[in-house]
Amino acid sequence: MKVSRAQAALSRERILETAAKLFREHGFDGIGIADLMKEAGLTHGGFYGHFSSKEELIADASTRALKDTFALMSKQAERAQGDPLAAVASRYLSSKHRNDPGTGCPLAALGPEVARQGQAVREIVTDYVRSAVNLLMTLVAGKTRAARRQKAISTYAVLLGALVTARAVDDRELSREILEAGLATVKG
Amino acid sequence: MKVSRAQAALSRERILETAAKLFREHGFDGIGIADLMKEAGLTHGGFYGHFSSKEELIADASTRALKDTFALMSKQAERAQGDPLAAVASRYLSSKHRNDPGTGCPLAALGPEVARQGQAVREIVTDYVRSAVNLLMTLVAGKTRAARRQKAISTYAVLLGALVTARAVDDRELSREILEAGLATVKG
DNA sequence: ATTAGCATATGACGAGCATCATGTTAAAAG
DNA sequence: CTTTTAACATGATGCTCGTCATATGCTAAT
Repeated sequence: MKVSRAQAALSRERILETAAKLFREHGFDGIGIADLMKEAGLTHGGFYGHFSSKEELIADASTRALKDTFALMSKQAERAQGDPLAAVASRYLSSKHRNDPGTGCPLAALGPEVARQGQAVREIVTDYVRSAVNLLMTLVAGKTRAARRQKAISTYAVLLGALVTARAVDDRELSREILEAGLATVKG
Repeated sequence: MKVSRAQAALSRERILETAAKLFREHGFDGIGIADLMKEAGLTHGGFYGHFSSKEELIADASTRALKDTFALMSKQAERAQGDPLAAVASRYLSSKHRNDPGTGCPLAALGPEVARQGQAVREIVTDYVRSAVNLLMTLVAGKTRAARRQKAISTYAVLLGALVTARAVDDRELSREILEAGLATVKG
């Protein structure tokens, strides 16, 4: 059955959002088109009316997830009262973020898998990393531009590394300690 | 055909080493039993004489990879002339390590995927993280034990985060810059 | 009101997956 | 020397995967 143009656009949107969530939760290889479409409320056959391949979906869903994450970080920095870096970092290293990879930072959920993807996805991620570093440059202290840039990069690395480790570890207390240590270091 | 006990033990060893490499290169889901066994010089059917399931292989291969990585880090710290922390970090954040995930840090190659694995794998990884933190505690500066522990954790986070990001990014220059910034932060 | 177009559903395709049953053969045990 | 055992090969199992051909029936344009 055909649906209205508006409905079709909504379907595409729902597929994208579902994919952005499920890829982060299960990995690119961990979720199939059929399950994904079912979760979006459609049947698997309809997928190829919206995307030409899974690879294309991966690229589009990654773009979506990365943009959302960056927008959220920007908003948190803007609206922060007090230290904006501390505000961003304490959200990033919160137990909420750790427990909910599906709506969180795509690099923390998919980083190593991105490195195995095609050029399209990696370029999108590269742009995101650049943006994130530029954002962090406006938040960190440092006399020279070069000093701030280096600090921005290492700040991002601490955030990412601490979150990935906190998620991998099986011990609640150790996980909490990792998040806390990362946060303390960033706040410096 | 049957082979000698020694040969069989060698076969198991070869399967383990091949798996430890291929999992890090392609992810747990990215490589199948058949391809793995072919790479190890055997046929897929023989696999279940050595391991009861792929999950068991994942656990054993992860143990192997983590132990090897930790042993290498320890040795580098011991044999370093000058600052042992700098020695370990510059190996970890080298372009060689970045370009060769198959023999490098398992957490950097598989971190988010570990978080989705069963208890067995996650416990093994937890032990490794503890060991790595303990090792780094002996290398970092800090007055109190607590201060050194926090520094050890955040140092590990910087190393991991920088390596993951450097691998994900599609731009040689940016990738190099990320490794360098991480290294400068750890040394500094 | 009629028709053309297209967003979906249904179902099938071949490929690849983990797993297992069976056969073969040589090492180990007696 | 005979028998047992077990490592590996071969091939098949049932399942899931990405992809696509076709059918359906509503929407949008005429």
